[in-house]
Amino acid sequence: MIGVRSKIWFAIRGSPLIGQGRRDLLVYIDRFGSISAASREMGISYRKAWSSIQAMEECLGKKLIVRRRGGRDGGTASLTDVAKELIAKYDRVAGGLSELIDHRFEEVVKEQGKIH
Amino acid sequence: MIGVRSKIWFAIRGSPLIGQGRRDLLVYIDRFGSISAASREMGISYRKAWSSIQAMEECLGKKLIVRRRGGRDGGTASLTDVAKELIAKYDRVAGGLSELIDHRFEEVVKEQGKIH
DNA sequence: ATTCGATATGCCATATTTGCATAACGCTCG
DNA sequence: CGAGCGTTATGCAAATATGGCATATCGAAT
Repeated sequence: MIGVRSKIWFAIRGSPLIGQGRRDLLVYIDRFGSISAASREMGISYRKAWSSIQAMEECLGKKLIVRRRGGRDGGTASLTDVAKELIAKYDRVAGGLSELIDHRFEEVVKEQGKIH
Repeated sequence: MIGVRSKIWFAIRGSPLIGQGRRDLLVYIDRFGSISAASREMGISYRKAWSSIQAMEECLGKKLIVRRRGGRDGGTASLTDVAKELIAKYDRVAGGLSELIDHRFEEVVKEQGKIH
């Protein structure tokens, strides 16, 4: 019934730079080649995806996405090297933490007590 | 410049039960003997403290605080055994995680790259 | 009965998030 | 060279979450 959840994110001067959701968005953009395809696949609105990218780039002060408007497909988007580095570093810090926390939680919650 | 932050909390059916802030609130209530004294010491409004307690008790379906209105001091508040158990379990799951994450972050961020 | 400081709660202002609608863009193809 | 297409880009309003102010309520001590 009771469970544990966690979040981990990078921040600059207190403002959030990237967490799991934004990290996933970048990966989806890399995979599907456009912001709109990525948002469709993730089940979020294009508006939300675009706002997230805007916030990340403004926070970091560097371009994360190369945008191209026009063309037969209407446009495309791809990741800069900075974005790829950011994903890699986030993954190395956050990787496996959720499993570690779940494991700790199971150890604690299986004990006797009034909470189950 | 860039830093890492994290949160960990218990949840029931998706709704948050307790995180660091609410855990601290319970500890302060235990220490100072009233909700209002606890909120003063924490620098939050009584309204916010009360709402947090309300949300926790409704989420868990058990009383966490014993409230007493009236008396020379106007009233008092103390923790139930359930609340004490909840604090202890939260601390054992969350304890030291922030340091672990900080350590991982330092390892990753000291490397070469475009992000500093 | 009065007093006191705490608990309890309604109400509203503000901030944040979310979704809708639409403009702007530019490559491609006829 | 103009029309068409699907994307990027953005204003705006609705919905939701957050937080503070004001005030009612309570009950033991005196």
